[in-house]
Amino acid sequence: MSFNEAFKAIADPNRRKILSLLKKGDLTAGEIAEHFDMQKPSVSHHLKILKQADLVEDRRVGQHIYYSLNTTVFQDLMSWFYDILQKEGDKS
Amino acid sequence: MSFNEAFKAIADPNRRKILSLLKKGDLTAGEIAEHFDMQKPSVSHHLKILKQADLVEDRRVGQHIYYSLNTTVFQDLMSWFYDILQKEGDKS
DNA sequence: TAGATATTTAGACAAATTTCTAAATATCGA
DNA sequence: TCGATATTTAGAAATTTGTCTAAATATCTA
Repeated sequence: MSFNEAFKAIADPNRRKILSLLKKGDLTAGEIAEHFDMQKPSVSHHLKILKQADLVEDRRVGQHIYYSLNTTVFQDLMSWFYDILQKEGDKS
Repeated sequence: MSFNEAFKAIADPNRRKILSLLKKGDLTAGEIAEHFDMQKPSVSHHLKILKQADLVEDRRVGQHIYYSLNTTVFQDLMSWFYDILQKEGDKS
């Protein structure tokens, strides 16, 4: 069910930026927010959407909540691209 | 400029379906519309968005307008995924 | 040129999205 | 337990998106 959700999640440039930041290592919500001009609740909202799409995971450590990439769904998205690019496929 | 536009374009399931249909061969706007429950102007709207994102090209042949995949931008999108998946990258 | 077919454009409208501020929740440290 | 810090939740407002109907444009054929 999160295939479509994931495509929608990565459609937003702020969320793609979050994913790029996490590529380099896990970050807390606050650290992520420092990279944006938005208010923290807005960043939190984007994190929620990424989480619902299974693109990131979160874990609490004391007062902080750490976010990290969950790469498994990326594989599925990549597969869709592969399928489009290789002619003579048969996925509907 | 069409990198973000392309990500937005593929966020819609109807548009992804159009791209999948075109994978098998070029189709006219009317043939594409036959695969959907939407009215033709709505399909035309989706085609316009795909065209603006450089994901498809169109050419008129008599009364018909044929649509075909333009795979060059797909490569760019794929690159973004690759970049996320391989750790230790340095794209911001 | 007139009528038929194929497609797009224009404009309206409802639903979804993005952002904000204010308030709530969770944890830490004294 | 209280106050400070970190983060999310709630709810409102503005913008964007997806769809529709009606009308316009382009091409073909008789």
